[in-house]
This record gives sequence, C-alpha cells and structure tokens, in this order.
Amino acid sequence: MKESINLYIADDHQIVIDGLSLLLKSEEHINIIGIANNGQKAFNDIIKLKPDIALLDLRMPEKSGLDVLKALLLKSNTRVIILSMQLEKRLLIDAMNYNAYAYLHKNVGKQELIETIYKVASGEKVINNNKMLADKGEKTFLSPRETDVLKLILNGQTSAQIGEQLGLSTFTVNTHRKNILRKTKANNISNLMKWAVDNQIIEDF
Amino acid sequence: MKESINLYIADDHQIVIDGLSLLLKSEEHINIIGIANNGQKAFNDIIKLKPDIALLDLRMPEKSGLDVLKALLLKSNTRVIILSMQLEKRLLIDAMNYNAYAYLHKNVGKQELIETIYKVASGEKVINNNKMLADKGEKTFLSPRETDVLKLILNGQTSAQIGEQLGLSTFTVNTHRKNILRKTKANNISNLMKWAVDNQIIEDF
DNA sequence: CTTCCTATACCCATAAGTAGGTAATTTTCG
DNA sequence: CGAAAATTACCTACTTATGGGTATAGGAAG
Repeated sequence: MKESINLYIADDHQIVIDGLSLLLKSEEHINIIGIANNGQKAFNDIIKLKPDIALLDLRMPEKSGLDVLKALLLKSNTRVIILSMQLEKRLLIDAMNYNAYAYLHKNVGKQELIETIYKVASGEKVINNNKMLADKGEKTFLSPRETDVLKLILNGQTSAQIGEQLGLSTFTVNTHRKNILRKTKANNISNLMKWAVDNQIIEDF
Repeated sequence: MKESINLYIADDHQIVIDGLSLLLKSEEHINIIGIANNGQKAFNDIIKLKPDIALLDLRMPEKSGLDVLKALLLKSNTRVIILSMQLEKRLLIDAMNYNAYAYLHKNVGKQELIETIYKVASGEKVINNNKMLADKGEKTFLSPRETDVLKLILNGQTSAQIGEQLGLSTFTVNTHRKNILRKTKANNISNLMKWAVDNQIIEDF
C-alpha cells in the first residue's frame, strides 16, 4: 500500500464536495487531487490524473456516475466508490457489475467513509454497509409513481386521499399500494414503514 | 441585525460538531467562534467570547446544556439554542422556562438549522419546529400495558396476533388500541408510528 | 371511602387495507 | 420497431382497523 491515497471527487452539489473535503481533511493519508461538478469533467480528469480512488455521485449532469464508471472500465485503474442519495438496489447491482468497489449512501458517517476508502485502497470491495443486498436478483425497487404513493402512505393518508391529491382513482392507488407491498415484502403499513426507514427512502419522517 | 452571526457550539460528540461545522460552513454570515466538548468549558467560553448564539447539547459531561442555560440566564446576552437527541417534552418546557430561544432535534436538516439560527439572531423564538408542543399540559403518556400493545403494533402485528401474544382477547387489544390512538391523537398506524419516532418511544425500529 | 386510572371484555357499525384477478394505454429502452 | 415496464382503471372478497358505546374489577391516591 502506498503512503498516501490520491482521491478524486465528483458530485454536482458543492455542499457534498465541501462536506467530504472537510471530513477527509484530517486524514493525512488521503489527498484530494481533484473535483468535478459533472461526469464529463470527472471522466477526463480521472484519465489524466489517475487517482487511486474516485468518489462518484450517481446523479450528475451530462454523465452519471454509472456512465463514468462504465467508461472507465477499460481505460483506467482507478477504483470507484459510488455515492448515492438513495439506496437503489438496481443501481447498486449495475455498479457492481461494472466493477465499482463500494457503494455508499451520502449520509454515511465519517468513520465509515474513511474505513471504506482505506479498504478500497487496499483492494477490498465494500458492499456490506447496507442491509439490502440479501436478495440481489430481485426487483424490490419502486417506480417513480409508486414512490409518490409511498410517501403519501407514510404520511398517514388513506387511499382515497392519495387519489385525490394525485388525481388518481382510488382503484389506481390501491393497485400501486398492492404493488408496493409486494415489492417490499411488507404486508401492512407498519412493516412498510420499517422497510422505508431501513432503505432510507424517506429522510425526514 | 449585525452583519454576521457569531456562533458557539457545545456538544460532547465530535462528530456532531464536525457535522454542524460542515453544515454551516457555506453560510458566510455565520461564524463559529468556539466549540466545547463539555458544559463547563462552554459556560466559561460563552461568558468570555460573548457569542450571539450558542448551540448547546442537552447531554454533556460535567454540566448539561440546561445547566449552562440556567447559569447563563443572568450573566449573558447570548441566545441559546438547545440541541437534543430526543424530543423530550419535559426538557423542552424546562428549556423554554430558562429562556432558550429554540429547541432542535439533532437530525435537523440544514435548511431548518440555518433558518432557525437566523430567526434566533433576529430575536425570534423558534418552538414550532416539532410537532408536539401543542398540548403541553396534557397526559399523552401511555400506561405500561398500552406501551406493550404499542410496541407490537409498531412491529406490524394485528390485534389478533397481539392478543395471542399477550394472552388477551382481541376485544381488549382493540380497546387499548383505541385508547392509544386517542392519547397520541393519531388516527391511523402511520401517524402512530410518526408519533412514536418523534417521541422516541421506540429507538431501534 | 370515594374517585380516578388501569386493565379487562364485549357489541356494533363503518372505514380502510389487503389480496387476487383482468386489462388498456403510454413510456421507456434496447 | 418491439418488448418490457409503468401507469392507469376496474371488480370481488376478505381481513383489519377505527370509533362509538357499555361494563366489571382492582389498585392507587386523595
């Protein structure tokens, strides 16, 4: 292992970059050698700067973290840690298929972040930090519309109220509801809420 | 209003201080002029540094946030914002009696934190950020048996299952259920869960 | 002792959720 | 384009929850 780890950060939110910089500032073995606010710049820089590790946001303008990851696959030895706002199993699986080394949620703690960076630097893949990799092949993610409905369910609204708010019939809401419960393997609202908390679907609740 | 707000932070968890610093770093009108990891240092510093606002953790070694607040009451013009891990109505009321300007839960969002600081800086008291101050004097506490039932409800069990587990008739469980909903002013399980989280009835869920 | 609270149990009516279908249209993506 | 997914809508049946009663017994507190 080299004496110090060269790190590249790409995220379209300046606050995230600031936060990460601050969190990593005290780590003398980690040097941030570049940042980007979009995927295209990140890709070009990474090819040029050859950092040891790149932290890539999943959602960025022009080129997503996943796009950058794919593009880097054959052209770089930089190890990629994917950052995301939400734990999306689909994207996690995609990312791992393209040789990402870790997948971190953005509200990760300082300790976990640093540990993950060191582990990745030593060649270890870190996929165990979230609770939802148990059943990989399955579709447990929700569609955008289902997410809308979920939020209102979690907010305590009835199917009728949700229908009114979203301009849908109660039938439709119940269909979404049914599908949400099936996908999440919850069988009632309590378990649905627990699922939502575990999977960080909702933040503020 | 002055051009910039001098802020003091006291919390025994370094990570919280880091997090707050990070959240506030981008705010050019807010300067963090000091920090402490215990109440005694916080008190001495606040007397000396005279910050505009102090963010005080409730639980700290040597002197709690409330102790500091009391001690400052006659000796300082610094406005205090109390931070807490748990929403504890009793402590909130105590804090307000000792002239705290706001009472924030530690998982507060950036926007809410900054807004609160600015409001307090302009002299406004912020007590409306949590949902539970409406009925101060009222007994919203649950009896031991009701708490048993509540936990099982939150665990996703039906009245029949709860009855079986506790050796009660479904009727009895429904009576408890009814009373729980009445006391918490929830009208369905979603709102009940939100209440439970807000009031830290359950921690691990 | 009397009042209040708790815990228990029951009845009834209505509202809401759960679960299984089917099916048409639109969107998305390879 | 064509397949797959998403979105919408409806039907039926059953289960569960919600909210209004009443009622008895025991314990705690005034």
